[in-house]
Amino acid sequence: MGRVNNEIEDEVLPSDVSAAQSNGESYEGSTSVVLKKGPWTSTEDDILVDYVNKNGEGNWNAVQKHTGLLRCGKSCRLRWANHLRPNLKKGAFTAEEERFIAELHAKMGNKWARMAAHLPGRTDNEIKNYWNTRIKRRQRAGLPLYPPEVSLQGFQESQRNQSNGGLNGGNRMHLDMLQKNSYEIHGAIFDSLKDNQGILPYAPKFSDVSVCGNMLKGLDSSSQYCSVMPPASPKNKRLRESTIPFNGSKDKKNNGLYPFCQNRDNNSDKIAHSFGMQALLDPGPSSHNSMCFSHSLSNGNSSTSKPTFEAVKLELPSLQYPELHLGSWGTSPPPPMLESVDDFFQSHTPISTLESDCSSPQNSGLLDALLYQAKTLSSSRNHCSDKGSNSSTATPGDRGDNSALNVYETEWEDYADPVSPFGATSILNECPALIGSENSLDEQLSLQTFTGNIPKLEFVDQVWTPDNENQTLSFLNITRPDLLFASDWHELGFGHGKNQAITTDTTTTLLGDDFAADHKHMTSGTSQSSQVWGFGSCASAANNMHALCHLSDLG
DNA sequence: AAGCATATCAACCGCTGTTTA
DNA sequence: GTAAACAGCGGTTGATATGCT
Repeated sequence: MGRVNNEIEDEVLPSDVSAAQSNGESYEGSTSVVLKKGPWTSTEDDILVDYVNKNGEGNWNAVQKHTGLLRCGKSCRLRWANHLRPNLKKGAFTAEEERFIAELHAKMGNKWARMAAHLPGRTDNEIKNYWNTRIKRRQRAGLPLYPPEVSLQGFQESQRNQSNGGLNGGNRMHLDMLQKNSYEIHGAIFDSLKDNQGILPYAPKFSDVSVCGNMLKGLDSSSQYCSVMPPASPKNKRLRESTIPFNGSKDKKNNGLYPFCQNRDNNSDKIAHSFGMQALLDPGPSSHNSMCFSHSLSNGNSSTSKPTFEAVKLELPSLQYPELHLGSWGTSPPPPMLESVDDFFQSHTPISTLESDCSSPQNSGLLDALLYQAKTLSSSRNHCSDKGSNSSTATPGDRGDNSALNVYETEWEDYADPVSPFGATSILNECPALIGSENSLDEQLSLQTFTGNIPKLEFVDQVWTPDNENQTLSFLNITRPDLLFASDWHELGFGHGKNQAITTDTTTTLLGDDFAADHKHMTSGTSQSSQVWGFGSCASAANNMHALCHLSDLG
């Protein structure tokens, strides 16, 4: 945009490089030729176009030699491809193109060049810029990344592919994404959960939390594969002006992003952020002194301990916000913000007894989430009316003591499909009390939608039938259809009972040889890998969570 | 109107895979 | 078989435009 203005300076071969550099242009090159960098001038464009017309594309390094154009071959290629070649379509993407891009991205991931090949006249750079911008926007709004139809389509394809068995081309693409464009999962968690299935009947339920938030390695806000982008930090003006009692610190350093623990590090922030818990958990200054829901990071150990084998990359479903805006692709108002979890926890069962059980510095987010899930499972039954009295909170729980969990478990078994582990039973879904009550008009509308979903907090209590499939799907928020392409979450160890069988063959088929090798490694020595990965305490955390549920039930 | 934050776009950088000598 | 050159890709950066307070 702005650089086009530099076309005023139409010197292709500035006689005095140093003078040109003083004008903001830069040059680089070998000792013999100083190559120009920065915006292209129209004269340079003419030279390049002329050259390509005569000699065709390719051999870009020859451009400089034959024309004297002081541009490196890469720069020439880029300029030609992105701006000069004929049949380039300029201007904003049409709605159809946008939708197509979403579809393509769902299938391909960040394969911009491949995507561009499907969009005549569009360049990979254009698509990339568009997508990244869109990511930011939707992340800020906490909206799903993909339009629901794309998600559903992908989901259906996945189901189809799975029922057909093996990998067809479509699955190959998914696999490609899985391997290259996804969060990395610390594989050891599979062991931790699997090995505890006997004593941790609810492990699968938490797998959405576990997988989404905490076995993730190298997460950051730029991760684009979180199916629902977590709301961005309150740094955003629009969030700032929100009437939500965010108490957000204006300290940019902190950004008010410390969800659980006072002794947190960047990783926990990242985890929480990538987890979709950032806004959810943002406690604000007033709550920083509240109970520290930390079990792991307080030992000050570095969280950067590296695994001894390469992490497995998997496409991960994120923490799923309730789908507020299905069908409002790209135009939805931001979702309601949420009350501090610290506050929420504080108002409920103390959990300090859990802190000592998890010493791993790496799994903070995981355990936080696990514990949180446990808390909310219990709280949603026992305490929902406490905190949520000023919201349209429906109290889900006047059922029998174990009904929720039992049904949950039954649900898991009955609906042993790829969606359930990461679907509608999100943290938020189970915790209506977290919903703020003071919102702008738009937000209130969203909130109504949000709270309107609250009966679906009992999703786990619903019997899965074809009739309610569609309805439930709308809450599943399947925004990365590729995530869902198999029941491998079960097979990888998140299942239990009859579904827990793990076969290397299946793993290999679904995730490739690398993963299978890693998986073998993992399963060959659970305790070792757990220690190596710093997840040794996951099991105990999960057990604690289980126990916590019962404690809460009893209490 | 000023200041700030965000959006947009073009271009660069580093890496990887392929081709060629 | 190996190294260099080349081509391409994806991530990132930086400048400007735009919008909001």
